[in-house]
Amino acid sequence: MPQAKIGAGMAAKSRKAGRAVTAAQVGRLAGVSQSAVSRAFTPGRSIASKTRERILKAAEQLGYQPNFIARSLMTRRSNIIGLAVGPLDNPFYAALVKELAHALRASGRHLLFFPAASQTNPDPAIDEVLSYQVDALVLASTTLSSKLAERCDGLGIPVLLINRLSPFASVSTIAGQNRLGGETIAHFLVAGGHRRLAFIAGLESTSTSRDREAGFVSWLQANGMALHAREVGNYSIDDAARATRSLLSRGEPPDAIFAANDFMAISTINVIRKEFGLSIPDDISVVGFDGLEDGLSAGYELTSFSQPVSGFVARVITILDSLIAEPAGMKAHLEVPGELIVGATARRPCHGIVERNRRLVWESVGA
Amino acid sequence: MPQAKIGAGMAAKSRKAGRAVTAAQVGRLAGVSQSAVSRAFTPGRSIASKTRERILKAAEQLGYQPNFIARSLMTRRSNIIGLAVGPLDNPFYAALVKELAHALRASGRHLLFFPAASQTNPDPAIDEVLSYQVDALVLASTTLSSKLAERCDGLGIPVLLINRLSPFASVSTIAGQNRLGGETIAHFLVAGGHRRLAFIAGLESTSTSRDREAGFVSWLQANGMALHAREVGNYSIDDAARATRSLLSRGEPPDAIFAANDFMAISTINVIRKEFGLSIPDDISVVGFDGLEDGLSAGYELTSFSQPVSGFVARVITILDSLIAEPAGMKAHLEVPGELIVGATARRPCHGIVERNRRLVWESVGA
DNA sequence: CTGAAAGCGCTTACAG
DNA sequence: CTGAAAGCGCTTACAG
Repeated sequence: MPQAKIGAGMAAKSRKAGRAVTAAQVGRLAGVSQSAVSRAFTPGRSIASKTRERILKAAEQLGYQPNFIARSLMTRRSNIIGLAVGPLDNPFYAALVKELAHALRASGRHLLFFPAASQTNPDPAIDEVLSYQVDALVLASTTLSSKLAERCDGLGIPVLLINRLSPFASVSTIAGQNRLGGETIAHFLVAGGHRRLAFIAGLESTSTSRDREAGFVSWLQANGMALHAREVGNYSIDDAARATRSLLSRGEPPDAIFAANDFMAISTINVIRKEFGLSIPDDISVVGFDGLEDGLSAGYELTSFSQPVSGFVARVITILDSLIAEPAGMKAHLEVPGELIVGATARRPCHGIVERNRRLVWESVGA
Repeated sequence: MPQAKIGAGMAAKSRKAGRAVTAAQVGRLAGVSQSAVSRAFTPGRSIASKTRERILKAAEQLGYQPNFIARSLMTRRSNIIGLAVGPLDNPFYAALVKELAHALRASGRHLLFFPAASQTNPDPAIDEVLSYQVDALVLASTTLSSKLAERCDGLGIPVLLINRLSPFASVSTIAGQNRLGGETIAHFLVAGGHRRLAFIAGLESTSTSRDREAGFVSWLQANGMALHAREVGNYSIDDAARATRSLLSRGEPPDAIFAANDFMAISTINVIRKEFGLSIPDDISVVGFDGLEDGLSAGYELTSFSQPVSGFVARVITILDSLIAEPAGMKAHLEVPGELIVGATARRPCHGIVERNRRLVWESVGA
């Protein structure tokens, strides 16, 4: 029987403020060693169930909670995932962060935020990332410097790029169907009777914008058409607005605009309606990319090629589980399938529109 | 002179993958003790500048980065701030997270994300929060259970509530001018000629919604008027849409709606325009609360009482600095001043509109 | 099944 | 200014 019954009740109150209860204290109260306490809190360790019960009771009494920080020093596993995400004002990334944090709970992991190092450099600061012993680093909409890639690789920290390609072999990637999406949108618009198709690019340096454009343009070319006009919106509200003004001020304005993401598409729509007084989709069609389901953008009923956030999250978890288990394992390059969500901002083709999961989607038939 | 010149160049490559360089290794290379290395990386510690230079060079060579996790075990300071934020789809909170993360960089602190414990319980899980040794806990749009409040207080972990009041004395709070905002909006709408004022509440359990409503209603009463109608939108897009439909389907619909935040106001506007075909502000006015400056909501040009995110962030930093320095210090209850931003969604009064910081704001004169 | 001891990578009095 | 030693709160072989 434990001889340390003395002061059990008052222990919780009498302990110094600012100092958490330790495993040793719990052990003393339960009459066991610190090791036993550790075992009681580690699933799958051999411990007599009676002992464990006693320990758990003592822990409960003292308000003990294992110190993860101390634990990680021995286990070399912090259960912390570093996350660098730039444009949190873009609902796609906001949703990604939220859902990812939820999904990670199942495996007891948490997200540590690394903001951009500076205005000009969207990457997180290297030293900061390395100083916290993150189990993995997820970069969403951020480029990866060779230095950071190399050092993470050297330390066995898995790096996961979302919506970015990487020249580094040591990095896993997850992306939507950027090229296919671009192609599908071109096909959809032409099938809907449009002939003067324009593109508003995102950041020129990003593979997302480049791939979406490549798909869009190559489909047109393969079908004997050419891109009617092109502007750059830098994935920004203001730049997209400027790009739109420029497109509509041309001698021959486009009859359809593909904006490289929903965030810009909404800005484009606002300008078209308010500054030019045109009607969508009667006068001009607008298609975006992301397929945001709810939130503020829902009111726009955008026609858009989707990148389901849940698909990204599921793949992040998959990769994390496998890479953390086997850091030297194969790097994965996964694709998240999307589809063309038929909203109210683009004229529709006569054929190919079906309902799926309560949304209208377009099934292109043949090239 | 250091005798450990051997293998300096290859050290970075030959070290085991998955194992970071330690202070001891750096010390060996620089020919000093581990303590000296520690001092070299701690600003303000006494160390000969030559020694420090040598150490820094060795560290650079090996790619050494102090392990913050290990450090925190001794310093009892993790430089990690726990953050629980519910509705990241609400741009106000998304902006808050982003700007807060940036502001914390200056003091070398980082945000660790704690998602809601479950669908029904918006609070973060207590054990998770306590297991990471966070220096402080910021709760944005999340209630605080008495258990969590009590334990954080016992452990000397400062708790900071954003946009929530708390019955617990041990907690600091930061909030916008909810009551004043409600009053100002009522005054503004009446001055603009409206007579049938309706309110769409947020979550009934929140002090933000209650205070905004209290201000709104009390101003009306003080001026011999009464609230025309009231619905609940629960700070949700869908519920706000339902609330709007209900308001507009009344025998005598309102001529102005105050939605308890911008997020709902936008949903309200969408329903009014699209489902009822009414014109804003000619047929009906809509006012929100938050004063979101950019992002997706910018296109709506909402009339709204502002809660500047920068004001919240600055106060979080202030409180954190003082509380972390002196955990037992006074709890603060700060208010972030806002103003009525005059947008395009509500008919304007003839008087009192001035330009400030490139935005039109309304200066109410007298009650 | 259980405990004593060593160790994770750091910081911090304490001597020198 | 510098180093040896103890310690932060845990986990993990190693004996028993």
